[in-house]
Amino acid sequence: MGRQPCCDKLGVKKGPWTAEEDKKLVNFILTNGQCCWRAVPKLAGLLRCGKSCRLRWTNYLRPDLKRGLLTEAEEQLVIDLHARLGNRWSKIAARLPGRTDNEIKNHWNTHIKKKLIKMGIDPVTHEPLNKEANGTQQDHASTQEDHESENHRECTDGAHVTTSEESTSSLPENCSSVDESRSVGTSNPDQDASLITSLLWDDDYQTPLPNSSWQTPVTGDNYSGIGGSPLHENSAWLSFDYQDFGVEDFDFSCFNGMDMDLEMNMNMSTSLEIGHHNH
DNA sequence: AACGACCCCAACCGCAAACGC
DNA sequence: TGCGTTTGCGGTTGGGGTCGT
Repeated sequence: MGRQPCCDKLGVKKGPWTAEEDKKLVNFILTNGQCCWRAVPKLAGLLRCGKSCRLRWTNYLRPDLKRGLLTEAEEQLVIDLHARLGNRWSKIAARLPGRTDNEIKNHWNTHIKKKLIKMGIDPVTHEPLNKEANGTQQDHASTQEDHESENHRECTDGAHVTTSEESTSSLPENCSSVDESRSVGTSNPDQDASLITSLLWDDDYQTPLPNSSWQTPVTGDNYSGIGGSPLHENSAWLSFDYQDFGVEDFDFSCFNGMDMDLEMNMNMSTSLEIGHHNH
């Protein structure tokens, strides 16, 4: 028998989300939490399929999302993880708090891939594109690609060793949390870097997934551990929704520790519609 | 100013795994 | 255990924006 479509094609809206749809979805999830996605559109009054709602929420509306380009350190982490995991974007994203698999996948395809090719590295295998060309290309990279090659030293086993600059000043949040939770940190930057790299592959250590925090009401502690204070930097847009909906429309009680952040955002009252600037 | 080429990213599609009965 | 349903994942696409001519 044929596969059932994820949603009835008739009467289901597709394409870019409107501000109104976003409001409905955010309002619904903040009030009810994430439940059966298939039922969400009906309950939230949306003419979308559940799949579309889930995607919109996880990739765009989740308040804990970071925005903007990946930092150098994040980019390098993605490269490292990709070398180990391949195109398992969700696994990679799980180790970059506040980033989505879609975002990382897009960034990989539009930026990192090209960068690696320019550096003479095969983005699929992470091996030199070819031995001969590699020598000249790497020279080329070192002069042409700013100082990227200096910041992206590769180990013989393919694992990356960050420079001391990276490891001290621009490590992704999950790395710093590793340092804190495991008391990792030496006076030797290279040692730090290799420790971090090894910890990344310690299955016992799992970066708390932003998404998991949203499955259930979160605590302030939870959020303090996710990329610093994501709401401050990246979710100011929620304030516009909040204002537009009216205070009574939202039930923020589930956020507990996030109240402060939200309050601050509300006070900003700048009607930021960052989420729709692109539309 | 107009046009085309290119870039970027949000969103869609289809498949497979996970889940529940 | 088998089957239907739901969810998650990765590849791909379409359209808006930007840049170069």
